[in-house]
Amino acid sequence: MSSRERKKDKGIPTGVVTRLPIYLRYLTTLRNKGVSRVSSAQLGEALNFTAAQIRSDLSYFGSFGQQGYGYDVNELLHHVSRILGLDRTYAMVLVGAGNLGKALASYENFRKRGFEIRAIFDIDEHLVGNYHACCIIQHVDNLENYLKEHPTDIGIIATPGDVSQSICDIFVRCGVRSIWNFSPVHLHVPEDVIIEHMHLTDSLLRLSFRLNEREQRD
Amino acid sequence: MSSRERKKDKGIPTGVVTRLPIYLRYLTTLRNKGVSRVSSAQLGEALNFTAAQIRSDLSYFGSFGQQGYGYDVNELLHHVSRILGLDRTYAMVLVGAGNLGKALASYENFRKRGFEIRAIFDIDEHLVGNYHACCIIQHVDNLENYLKEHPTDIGIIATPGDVSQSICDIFVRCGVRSIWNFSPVHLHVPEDVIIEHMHLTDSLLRLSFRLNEREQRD
DNA sequence: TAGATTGTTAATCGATTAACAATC
DNA sequence: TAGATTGTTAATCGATTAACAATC
Repeated sequence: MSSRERKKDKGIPTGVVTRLPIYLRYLTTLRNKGVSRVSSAQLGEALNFTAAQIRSDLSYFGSFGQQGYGYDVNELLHHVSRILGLDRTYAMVLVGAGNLGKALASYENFRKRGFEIRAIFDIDEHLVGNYHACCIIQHVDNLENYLKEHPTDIGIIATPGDVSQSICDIFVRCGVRSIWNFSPVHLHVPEDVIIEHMHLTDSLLRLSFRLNEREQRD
Repeated sequence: MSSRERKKDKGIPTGVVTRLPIYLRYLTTLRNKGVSRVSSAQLGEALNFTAAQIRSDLSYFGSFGQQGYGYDVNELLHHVSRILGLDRTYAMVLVGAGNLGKALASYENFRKRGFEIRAIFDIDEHLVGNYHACCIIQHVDNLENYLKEHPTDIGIIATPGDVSQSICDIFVRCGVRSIWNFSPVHLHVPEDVIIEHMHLTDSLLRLSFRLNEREQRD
């Protein structure tokens, strides 16, 4: 059993998973600039990580570099893309067609990467029936029936907080294995369901904490 | 020098800052339910942390509990609010009035907490002059002049990635000490400027990573 | 070949947890 | 008082970094 396999068995640490998309983004800009080669030292310099950390992160997944040379940008980009699951498409369903939901539905970058919003639901009769981005907005009462007929990878919740848990429960009951939550609520899901929270307020509070922390020190 | 002071000198660890807003949210729901008392064990149970971690986190800021009793919900809520900087208001300026920018501007919860969007800027002539939420959308050419006259705590960037660094530079040059970035770009700021990234794509990629990781194991 | 840089091991650092004296 | 639970210390765990043999 290799050291990589042993590492992998314990699951990939959160820190590593957090950094992978950062590597992906920077490698993409390098490729777009026409840079073909990069070392862990250069990556670290640009992203404010140590070179050792970058090599250690990548070593969870394989050996993508070459001694004395570094990494081929295109090749590493390809590997990181694959590791992040960008070699397939994802069926997504959005619930909540308010400002935020609409923003998400119209964001072209998701679709380009293979994340396809296939249906949008809302409870507001004024919105139901309207086209937005890809699809006609349906009444949320149809959500359960829709999910039974259309296998869905990711459920997006962009509703007010008071209904988000009940929407989440519908997703889980209908076999959706991952939830992307934008509502300002801590949602409860079974252990085998993956959940990613985009808590805008939490982010803003971290900002205001650091702002005041600094001012107190000055 | 107390142990708390020694801890504080090194700056509050990221993990602690990440958990404070989570405590705040849960304490708020407890208060709204009329619960007046809570122990670290109960908090941990509800939020999936150990009781020791919660006590340790809080101890960075003071002693808010009572042996044999636990914490008074209202009192602790008050302390955590203050720690996070919710006892003052913040002047914010938003650049980018696309779907996402509009969503942010219309989100009432920010204003309620004291985070006030005072001005909105965009480059699109069709948007300039329109009212949205609080204010008339101004042309981004006026941003620098506006900032010179109106002290601003937080700059919000909800522009496409190709212009976000230049907007960020304007904010920094005009003395804005913290940036809330929604553009899909890693922005560079001086060391004394605080930046919080809301990278939607990164979050989605973490989700798809975990989704595939699990499927490979099954 | 000589220089550069990888992947990995061992050392270090920091964060989490268990344990417990203090005390309400 | 007896029971409960804090704040903190010491022990553990895990993540980061420094160092280096391997090798392109």
